Amino acid sequence: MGRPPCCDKANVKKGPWTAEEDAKLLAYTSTHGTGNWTSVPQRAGRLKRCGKSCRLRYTNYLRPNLKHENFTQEEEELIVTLHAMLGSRWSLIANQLPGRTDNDVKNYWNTKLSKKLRQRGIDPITHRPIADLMQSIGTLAIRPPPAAGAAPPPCLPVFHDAPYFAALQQQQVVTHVDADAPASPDSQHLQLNWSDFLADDAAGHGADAPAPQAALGQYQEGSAPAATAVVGGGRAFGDVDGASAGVGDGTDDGAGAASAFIDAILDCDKEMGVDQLIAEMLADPAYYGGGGGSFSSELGWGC
DNA sequence: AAATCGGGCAACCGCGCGCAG
DNA sequence: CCTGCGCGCGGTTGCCCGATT
Repeated sequence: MGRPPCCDKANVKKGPWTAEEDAKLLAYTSTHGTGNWTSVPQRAGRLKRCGKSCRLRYTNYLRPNLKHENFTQEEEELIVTLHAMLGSRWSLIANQLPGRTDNDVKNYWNTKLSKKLRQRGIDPITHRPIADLMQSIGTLAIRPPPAAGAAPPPCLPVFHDAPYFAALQQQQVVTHVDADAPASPDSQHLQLNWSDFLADDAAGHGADAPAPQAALGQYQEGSAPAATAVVGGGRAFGDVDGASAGVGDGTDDGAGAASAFIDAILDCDKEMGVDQLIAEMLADPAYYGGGGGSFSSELGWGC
């Protein structure tokens, strides 16, 4: 029944790779390619490594055309922008950064960019000013308790609560941070409204931020199921609790908007490829600033 | 000069999905 | 149809090294 085990787990080496192991793996992949990783350890000179470990080592370190130098200012901006759009989908973000791996991007975000955002008073998970976030949570906290005999509150009352999404719609998502600006939530960051991702609002907001609605709205209209209770609905906000339950009963506009946003992204993956979509969005100067470096000059990123 | 601390990064872990057997 | 592996992915851990005391 099924396939045989991929490797003898009791006889595989763990820990840092040696130069000799790297050389064996590189020699093999350069002549045979990277298909069927389970057979690579044996074929590449009896490496005592699991095929999975070989794949990781190759994709994160040995693969040709990888960049090993520091991230550039443009790359930083792109990561922040894409994280605001996609959340922690590192592989998709890395696809937009030639020569960078998802592990590179993830590490850079966790060690540098998230801290930089926090220092500027911006929540790196929601990309919203922290002050606004606290205000929203505070507003929700003073809601009256449920009536006696009423159903117990949902397990995730804050980030998956319909009023929270409704409040969130009124808030703004910060996709860029000015490295030297004072840490003020009112600073002049480029911002997106969650309502920008509502299909119903697409026409009305076209002049403000045309690219995201134009790209995502078509999927909502054409294929995204309406207001489904998507597991990972919180992903749009960075998967806050990691236990992503549904976003409610699906009847709330705010929850539906968040779900539709995620659905739109997933449908993009399936129907046209997310790379193409992101490329279109980023190519629009009104959204990302194109290659003109407008954000760098206007916002003083990293200056 | 030695000890401690903290940041950065490579690698591992565990999960979900698709598919081979 | 069922089982379990291959693969890809995101989250987490642990080690190394430079900075600080």
